[in-house]
Amino acid sequence: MASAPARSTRGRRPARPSGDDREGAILATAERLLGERALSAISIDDLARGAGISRPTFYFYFPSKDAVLLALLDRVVREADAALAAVPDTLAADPSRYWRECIATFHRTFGAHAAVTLACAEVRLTNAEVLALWSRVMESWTQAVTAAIEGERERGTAPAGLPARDLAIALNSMNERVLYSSFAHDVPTVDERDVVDVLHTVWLNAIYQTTTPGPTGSSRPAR
Amino acid sequence: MASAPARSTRGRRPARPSGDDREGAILATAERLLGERALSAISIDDLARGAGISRPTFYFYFPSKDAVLLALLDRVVREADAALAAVPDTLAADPSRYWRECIATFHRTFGAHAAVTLACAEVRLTNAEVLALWSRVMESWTQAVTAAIEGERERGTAPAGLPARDLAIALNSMNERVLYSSFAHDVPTVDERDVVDVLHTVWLNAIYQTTTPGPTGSSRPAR
DNA sequence: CACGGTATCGACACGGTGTCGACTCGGTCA
DNA sequence: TGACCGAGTCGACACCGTGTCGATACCGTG
Repeated sequence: MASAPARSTRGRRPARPSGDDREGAILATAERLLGERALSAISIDDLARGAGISRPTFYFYFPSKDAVLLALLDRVVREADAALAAVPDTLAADPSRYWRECIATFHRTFGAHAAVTLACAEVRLTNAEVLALWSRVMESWTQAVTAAIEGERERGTAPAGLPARDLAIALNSMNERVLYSSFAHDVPTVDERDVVDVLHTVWLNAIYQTTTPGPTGSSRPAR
Repeated sequence: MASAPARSTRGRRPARPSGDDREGAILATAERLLGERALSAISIDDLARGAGISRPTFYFYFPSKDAVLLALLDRVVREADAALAAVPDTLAADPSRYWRECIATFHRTFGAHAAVTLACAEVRLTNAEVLALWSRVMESWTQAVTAAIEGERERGTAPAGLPARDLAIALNSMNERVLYSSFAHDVPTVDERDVVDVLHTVWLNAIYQTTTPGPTGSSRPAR
């Protein structure tokens, strides 16, 4: 269930040699069609034909439609984790900037795969594997944020208050829902151009009770 | 599409006399079964048999499975609106208490119908009518919160900052997602006993930059 | 060239949805 | 009272998407 193996267990049977491009074609077709309509409106036949194979052959590569989405989500999550790891750790020098970069990174990465993100939200509620993967991801980000908040409190930059973990969960949940609405163009929604600003400001107030925390106070205030 | 008519348009055909109890039986069966499994795992046949009728007869009362959920959601939303209207307006005298009561009211009302709430989240992503109803509801709450925040700012209790509407959307979205996770027992999640406290504290910090706003400062601080 | 695994698909069984036409049954009116 | 009517009911059907099975074609290798 861990994210490490990624190929051997998940999806197709043993397999190895050429059929790899077919697998890629299925994934590409899925991401393309998800840009046009919801996953529930995409049949396995659509995916198969899009990849130039018949429906039974589809099952040679993936056990179900959901498994395709799971593979897609796995890719996006890896990408997000990598992008997040590349954010420079300016938490001590300029905390406002640090949090902003993290939020902007999420926005950028998931926004670049909005169709997959939205489809996962749809499937998560009925598919245990997608739910498990998403839970794992949320848990790891929650732990990172929890540790960062506790660090800021020990450093004296952030005041004591809510248990750091509860705060981290609430803020991460807010981001998830607000970014989702933004991608889906739900109403009501925050304009996509402002969404990072808005989330950033709420995070700062929730963690520091000010929008200009830290030694420098150099961070840009809310809008 | 407004919530007013509620009966004449939505769901069944003209109908009037006795079949009302059948309609009620279908709704009751739906809410009962939703307590056991997801909507996608409930067939129209299940609903029909639960109500003591055959599948074709089901269609005499509701045009689809989703329409049943829509009716259920409509009831819950009315209940929430009524409960919210009954919250005493202590915004001027004790803002902390006011916000807490609003959040607690949501938690109580939707928690009492957690199964319906969760099912709606599932269907909202594929059903335009449920999405529209939910959007309408979120929009009305957003407007109420926006007005309240603007009032607090004019009164001088809350500092200027983010556009009030953006803030209202972010906070409402956070509540939606966090309460959902709590009802669904997702992980990570905030313990159901603490969830109102956590949300309340984030709201206060986001709106006032303090957990003890207002003239009295009498509100209970975070945990 | 035969063998074995990869890759492919036609055909089937299954389950859920939605519709149609026929039937019952209680009330109404000539 | 008996023809009528519309609400309510359901059996049977057509349709569609899923998942499986068995047969086959297509390699690369000994």
